Amino acid sequence: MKELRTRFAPSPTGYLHIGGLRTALYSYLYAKKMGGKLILRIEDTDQGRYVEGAVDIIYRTLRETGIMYDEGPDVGGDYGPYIQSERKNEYLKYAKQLVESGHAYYCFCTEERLQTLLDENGTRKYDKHCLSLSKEEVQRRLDAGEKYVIRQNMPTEGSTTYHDEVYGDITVENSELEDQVLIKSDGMPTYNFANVIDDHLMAINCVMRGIEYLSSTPKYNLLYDAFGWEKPMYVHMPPIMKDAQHKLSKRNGDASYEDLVKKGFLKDAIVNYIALLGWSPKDDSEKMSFEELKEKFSIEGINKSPSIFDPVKLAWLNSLYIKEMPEQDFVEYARPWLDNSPLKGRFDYNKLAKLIQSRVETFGEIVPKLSFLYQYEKFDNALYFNKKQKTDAEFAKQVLPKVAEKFAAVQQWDNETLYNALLETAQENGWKNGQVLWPARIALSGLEATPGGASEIASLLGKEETLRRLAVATENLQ
RNA sequence: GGCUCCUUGGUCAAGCGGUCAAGACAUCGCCCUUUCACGGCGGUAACACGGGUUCGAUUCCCGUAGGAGUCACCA
Repeated sequence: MKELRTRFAPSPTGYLHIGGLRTALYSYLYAKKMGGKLILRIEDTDQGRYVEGAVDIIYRTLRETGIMYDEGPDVGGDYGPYIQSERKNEYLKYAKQLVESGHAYYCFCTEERLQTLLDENGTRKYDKHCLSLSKEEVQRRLDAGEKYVIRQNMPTEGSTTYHDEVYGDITVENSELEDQVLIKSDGMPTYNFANVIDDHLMAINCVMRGIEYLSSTPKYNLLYDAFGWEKPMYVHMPPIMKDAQHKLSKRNGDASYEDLVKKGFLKDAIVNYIALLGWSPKDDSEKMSFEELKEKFSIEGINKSPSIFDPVKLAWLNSLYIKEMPEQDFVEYARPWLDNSPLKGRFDYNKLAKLIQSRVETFGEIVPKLSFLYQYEKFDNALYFNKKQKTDAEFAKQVLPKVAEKFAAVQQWDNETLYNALLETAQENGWKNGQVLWPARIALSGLEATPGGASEIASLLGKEETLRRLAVATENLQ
């Protein structure tokens, strides 16, 4: 059995979108599963679309997510160069070889003439107009320096069938295939052509890519046949959708990998979630480490139908990863968000972490959830009402001064002491615990729901601020 | 529009001729509890439709409908 060689071949258009990342992930997982190699190749044959820095984003994202390719522009390998624009001199000679064998031909048709071929749907199929040009005629026009492209000469009859590992046998009538351009008038190969040449030259025997190539694969195979090359196995993957009708795409403002990271999603959670979109393991696991993914991945588990990206489930998975982080890691990871807020320098991050770690699904939620610590605004006294705890504003009027009194006497300002102080307050006055705890928490936060209870909030706020808030709250009750 | 592909709860997704049609997210309820969250327990909720084939179809075949992809000197 030959070593499996698969590749990830993105074009540097500015970012790595979620779909692309998943393709890379599956390619990597499958390659590793099979003991094979993953090759990274940059497809930049369209200089018009080249975006500065895009290649670095690709390298960085792949590295960050653990998708370590074995060969590529920045890691080297025996089949380089791995950037298509650096291979541009290769392609023309292969195209000429095809012209020689009759599988391709020169075409001098102008844009205007091509326009006349358009049908009522705005689509067209090239009419092989230049195929009939004599060899001499072609040479004459070439010598005259006329602009030309080289087109693939498709068979007009019969059909082409190939096997896809996830979709099964796909058959296309050859008459449906257009004589696609192989070499553009600027001398550069089209993606379609470069792709085949490079895959062969790099000994790629497994092609994994998005479903958008499913119906054009016969064209590639015809090229392999024309050269007499061995065809790779194909694995096409369903798209990741934003909703039932729209694909997830950066152009529509949908989140890219980097955006998700900025919102406070952990890379492990993102990778884990993306792996689950369009694939599922035999044993139904959901939360899986990268190692487990490598172990469990299989082509059979790939789904045929599109799947919708669900940020809610991603958030849930993310929360699982957050909860299992050691507290110190959580603090370090959260630091940038904390440092960027009014919380900076005013609170002990470790204490905040204790409060918030289990209550947050993404790091982006931390600051908003804690904003009450630096923001205390007048609130509706109706909040004091709680049926179960049997409290309301009237009742709070009695409770708050007692709490303030008790707190004022507290020497050791920590959660435990404060909590006991609250319980004592209840006891001494013949109240139920909840009748003290609820109003105290409301008075200190002004919020119906908070991370942590009254004593925890008080301990964070500090004695001065706690007493101040209690006073203000009491005042507002009059 | 032609061609190719897809169609199980709101979402992800098992299933590959005989199941009371898994599981997860979300949602709802209960328990735990100093609110919230976590955690535990439980509920609601699906085979797009119509024909076949078969003793028996979610599973196979054919239509219909809906959706996606593709039809570039873009990748």
